[in-house]
Amino acid sequence: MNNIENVTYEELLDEFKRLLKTNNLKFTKQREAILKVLYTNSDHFSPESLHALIKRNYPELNVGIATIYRTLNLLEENGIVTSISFGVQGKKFELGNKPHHDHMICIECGKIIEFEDEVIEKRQYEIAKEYDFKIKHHLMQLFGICKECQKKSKKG
Amino acid sequence: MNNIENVTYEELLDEFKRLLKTNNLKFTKQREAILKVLYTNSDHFSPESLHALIKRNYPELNVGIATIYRTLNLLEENGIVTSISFGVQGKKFELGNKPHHDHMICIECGKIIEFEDEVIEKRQYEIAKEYDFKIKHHLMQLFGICKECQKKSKKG
DNA sequence: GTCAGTGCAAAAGTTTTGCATACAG
DNA sequence: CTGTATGCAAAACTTTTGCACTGAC
Repeated sequence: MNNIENVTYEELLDEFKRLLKTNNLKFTKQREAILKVLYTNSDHFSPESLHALIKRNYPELNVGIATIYRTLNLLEENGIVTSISFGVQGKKFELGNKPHHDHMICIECGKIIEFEDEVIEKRQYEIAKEYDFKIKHHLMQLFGICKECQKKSKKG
Repeated sequence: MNNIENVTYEELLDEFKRLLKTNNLKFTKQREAILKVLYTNSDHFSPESLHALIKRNYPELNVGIATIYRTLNLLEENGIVTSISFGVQGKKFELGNKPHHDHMICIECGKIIEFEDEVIEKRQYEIAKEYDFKIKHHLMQLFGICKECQKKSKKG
């Protein structure tokens, strides 16, 4: 797996700068702010919520929503963030600095639980092989009710 | 599994009518046309493409895009169709009258291959159990290159 | 100094809503 | 008849684009 797992912020930043240099792109305060927020809040962001958080943390930069979209697309194209569509919640982005993982999504409280499982990963490759299909990446989401919400509905 | 698998159109129609009656809703030509097209074209539709097909097959009904959206939402809420977000291709709907299955999506030609696998299904329940998470449904998509596109790129 | 990046506002694309009319029950 | 459904157009959202200006290199 050639993903950038468990990197420090400095390593991530270096990788980003390298990427920018390679493509003759520029390292700007806005791009740095976006990367930093993505790194420090290891979370799943909609462009909207990321924009709000950036405006709160870096009001002096006055970052526009267009820059958020442009930067997220840039980061996604280069594999630094990944995007997933969480049903009704719409498209969300997260930093790709974790080992590959999948998600359980609570349909009551919206909580997202990450997990990984080798049995499934392996089986996916076996299935793909049967179809002569060459897997590049995959997406698995389990929708249901989380532990806490199950308790709640028992009590309520 | 309580899904409506391998039903005939008549059975599906009956279920739909029952659902409408239960909720004091009306059985209209537009709704019937949408159900019929979804049934006969066992495919993955965007609201847009479904609308186009309906206009072609039932020009006299002159169905509006709003009706497509309203009906798809109605059908989805009641579990008759399911929607999946296929990355860049956006949200798509398909009839839920098949046994549960997952998708391989070719990132070159966009082809969608359906498959099902008991090993994975079973393992999903085991994982969920570890987290005390109660699965309601799930989504698995493998992105990659299909057989035909692999051949093409070898030749080209 | 040059050229990519930015904010802004407009545009494009997608989904929902309000309303007068049509029509199923 | 009554009240839901519909088509249409407008509105609401989401995402992209054009442009003049800014700022990284």
